[in-house]
Amino acid sequence: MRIGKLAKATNTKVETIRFYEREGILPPADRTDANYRDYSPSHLAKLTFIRRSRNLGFSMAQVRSLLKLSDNDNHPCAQVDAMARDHLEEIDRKIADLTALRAELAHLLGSCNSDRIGECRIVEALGSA
Amino acid sequence: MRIGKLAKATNTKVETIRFYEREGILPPADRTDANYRDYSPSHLAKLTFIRRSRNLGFSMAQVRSLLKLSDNDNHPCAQVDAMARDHLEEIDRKIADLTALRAELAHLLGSCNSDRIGECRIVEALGSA
DNA sequence: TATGAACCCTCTAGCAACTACAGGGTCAAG
DNA sequence: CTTGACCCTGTAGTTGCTAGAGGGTTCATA
Repeated sequence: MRIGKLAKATNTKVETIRFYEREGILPPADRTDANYRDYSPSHLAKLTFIRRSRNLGFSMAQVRSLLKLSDNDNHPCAQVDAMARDHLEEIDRKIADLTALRAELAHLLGSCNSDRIGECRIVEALGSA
Repeated sequence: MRIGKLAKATNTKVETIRFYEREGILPPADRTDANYRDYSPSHLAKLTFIRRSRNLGFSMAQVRSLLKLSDNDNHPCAQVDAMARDHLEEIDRKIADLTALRAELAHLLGSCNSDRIGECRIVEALGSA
C-alpha cells in the first residue's frame, strides 16, 4: 500500500504520515525499487490508532505512551485507564474554562448600546484590569 | 516604569512584553541612559487591553484589529461588536466539540473491565476506525 | 513511443503565541 | 567592592502539523 492510499484510508494528509515517521511514532515502511514507501496492514492499524487517539485530544506524548503500553498484550491495563481518566479531567477543565469565558464575553456583548468607539462598553471593558 | 514592574502589573512575563513589542502590537517604550525600557501609563493601558483580549481568547490578529478600531474614538462600534459576536460563536463551537469528545471518552472509560492490554476495550476502541 | 496527469521523494521553512536560554551589562544594598 | 536582582540582545525551542521547492516515477492515453 502506497502512502497516498494509506492517507485516504485514515483520513490523514500524506505530509502528516511522513511527519509521524520522522517523529518515530509510526515505524518506517518498506521501500519499493523507486524508493516509494510500501505500507503493511499493521501500519494501517497503527496509524488508525494514532489518528483516533489524536482526534480524542490525546497529545503526541500521550499517544506515544499509549502505543508503548498497547504493544505488550500482557501489560496490565491500569495505566491506559489512568491516562484516559486524566485526559477526561483535562477536558472537563477546558470545558469549564471555555464556559466561564463564554459567560464573560456574552456579558460584554450585552453591555454595548452606543455606536461610537469612544463610548463603547466593550472597548472600555477590555481596557480595564 | 521598567519592564519588570509592567510585567507584574499586567501579570505578563517580561519576555512576552518584549515579544509584543517585536510584533508591533505594543509600541516601543522610551529608553533610559542604560538602554532600559521606560514605560508610560498609556503603555500600561494598552498592555492591559491586549492581555485582557488574549485572556478572552481573541487571537493576536483579532487583538490587532481591536486595537486599531479602539484607537479612533469616532469610529463606529459595530465592527467591534461583530468581532465579539463571531468570537462567541467560535467559543460555542469549541465547547460543543469538547463536549462531544468528552462523551466519547467517558464511554471508552466505562467499557474496560479487563486487566490486561490484550483484552482492554480502550485499546481496542482506539484501534478501530 | 511520447506525453501529461497524478503520484512519490527529500529538505527546508512556516504557522501561533509564546518561552527559555546564553552571554552579556547595570544598579542598589550591605 | 561584591552580591543579587534587575535589564539588554539574539537565537532557538515548543506543538502538531502544513506548504512549498525541486526533483523522480508510474500509468493511461494519443
